[in-house]
Order: sequence, then C-alpha cells, then structure tokens
Amino acid sequence: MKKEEIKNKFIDFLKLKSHRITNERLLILDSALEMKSHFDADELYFKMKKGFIRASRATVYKTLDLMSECGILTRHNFKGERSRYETKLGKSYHYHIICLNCSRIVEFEDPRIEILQKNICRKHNFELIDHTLQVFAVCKDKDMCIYYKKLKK
Amino acid sequence: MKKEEIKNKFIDFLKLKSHRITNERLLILDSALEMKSHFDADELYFKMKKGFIRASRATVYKTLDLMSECGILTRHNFKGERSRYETKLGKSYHYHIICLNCSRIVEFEDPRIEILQKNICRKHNFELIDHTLQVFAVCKDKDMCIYYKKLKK
DNA sequence: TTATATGCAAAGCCTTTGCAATCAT
DNA sequence: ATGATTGCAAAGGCTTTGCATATAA
Repeated sequence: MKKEEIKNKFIDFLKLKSHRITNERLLILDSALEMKSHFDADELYFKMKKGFIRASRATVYKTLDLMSECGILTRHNFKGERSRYETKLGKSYHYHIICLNCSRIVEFEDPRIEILQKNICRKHNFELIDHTLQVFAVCKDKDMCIYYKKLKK
Repeated sequence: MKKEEIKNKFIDFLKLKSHRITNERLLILDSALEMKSHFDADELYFKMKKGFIRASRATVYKTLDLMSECGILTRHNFKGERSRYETKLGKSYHYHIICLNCSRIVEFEDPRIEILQKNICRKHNFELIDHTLQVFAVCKDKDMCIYYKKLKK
C-alpha cells in the first residue's frame, strides 16, 4: 500500500467507527509509517520522543490497536516476545521463519497463501482483516545460527 | 500423532539435549495430553493440582517450553491473549480464524499449507519444527458474533 | 558425586487502566 | 456543550528468575 492510501484508510476507519480524528493519532500514524519493519511499541514511542513529537505511551498502544483493527498494520506476537508491529507500507504480504535457537527471522513471500486465506474466509463467512503465518524452525546452517555461534565461543 | 509416539519423541528429545528425564516432566506431559485443545499454563497447572499431581507453576511453564521446542506441542500467541497450548495428539495440522470483535475461534484444515511450509524450510535451509497461521477477521454473520450479541442487549 | 531440575515467592516486564484535564465535534 | 481522548502513574497479569533443596545420571 501507498502512504496516502494508508492515511485515507485510517481516517475513513476512524470516521466510520465514530472515533475522533486527533492530532496524536495522526502523528502516531505518520511516525509508524517511518519505522522499519518489526518495531515494537516502545521503539515507536522513543523515536517520537527523540523527534520531539508528543504522545504518551498509553496513546501509542491504543493507536496501534486501532491501526491494527483498521488493517493498515499487522501486530505480530512471536512466542515469548513483546508485540511487534509492521505497517502495510510498500509491502506485499510476507511471512516469517523464526529460528527456535537463535531467533533469527527470515521473511518469505507466497501469494498462494493470501488467496487461500480469502477463500477460507469466504467459506466461513468472515471478513478478512489480516493474517499471520509463523514457521518455527531451526537453522540447519550452523554458521547462520547465532545460537551455535555463541556456543562456539 | 499417537500418545506413545508423542511420549517417545519427548523422551528422545530430552536425552538428545542432555536434559534429565524427571518425574515432573513426565507428569506434565501426561496431563497435557489429557487437556482439550487450547489450554493455557494455568489451566494445566490447576487441573494437575485438582488431581493431586504435584508440579509447580514454574516447572509447568518450563516443561511446556521444552515440549514446544520438541515439536509435540504448539504454543499459540493470539494477539493480546496469554499463551495457549495445544498438543499434537490425534490432530492433523489446523489453523485458526479469530474474530477481532468477539474473539470467536474457528479452526480449519488445509493440507496444502503444511506442504508449503516444508518446501519453504527446505529452500531456506531450516529444519521445520512447527508453524502457526492465524487469520484475523470479523464475523459477517452478526448472530454468530458475540460482540454484536452483547451490543443488542 | 555433582550438575541439573524443582519449588516457592518475589521480581520483571509489557500492557492496560483510572482519573483529572483537555480536546474534537 | 459534552462525550471521547489524552497523559501520567499506578495497577494488572502473565511469565521468568534466584536461591535453597532435592534429584537424576
């Protein structure tokens, strides 16, 4: 998705749900769009703070929830980790392989999965908002696996 | 998977990783295998307590982690919820649609997804342990959606 | 024998909540 | 005008940790 498209979608969503269009929400949206993949709430909060953009941690959390509900942001809950977010900016759907030893994350795409989700939702009478696929695995290449690298030391 | 198959896999895993085969671990494994789908750590802990099977909460958590690493148990982290677990007992791979309004969960199967994961892991040189796919959606059928049911009251 | 696992309670940590002040509509 | 939102700090709740004790190998 493109920046303007995302912004419009969020504003439309707020109007539709009778939520107010506040300065904070728009600032958080803008800042989130400037984050790199997989940021967490605090990273966003501190980035804004550093740029003298005011918004409380509570509002950041709440707004991220709204953005997720709106479908312009994906909230990932990898096992045991804090929630990580990812905007839909300039991305096609992608998924994650997570190494259970070293937590290395590899992204991969597969358009078939998205099509499959749409069909599943139609079949079960759901309106698709978002989806996430996590593959838990172990690096076979020991040189790639930070866990094994550590063990070597 | 079958009960004996799961138990053997866990014991082999413990041996392989030089973890000890303790009474607690085996009791927790047994109790987990008797849980219905989607239990959380505390549900298991209290179920054991009720049956006078001793194991501390800390050990329950640690053992569930081991079981997950071993691949006989899946740990789900649905957004905002506590971790929920599911053993591989008598199940084929299945996935979840979660309603963002009412949290209703619908399970579905699709063997193509499992095949796809295996290929992805081979391609990226990972050893597949587990995978989870979560579809976030909204019930279209308002009578099915507890959220809307509540609103009606 | 001895390194690992257990159990308890306490700490940790991410996230949510309550409430007074502020702001969008 | 007035109901929603914000911000702060404090509470909440799941999970992990530290340490003494117990135990598997």
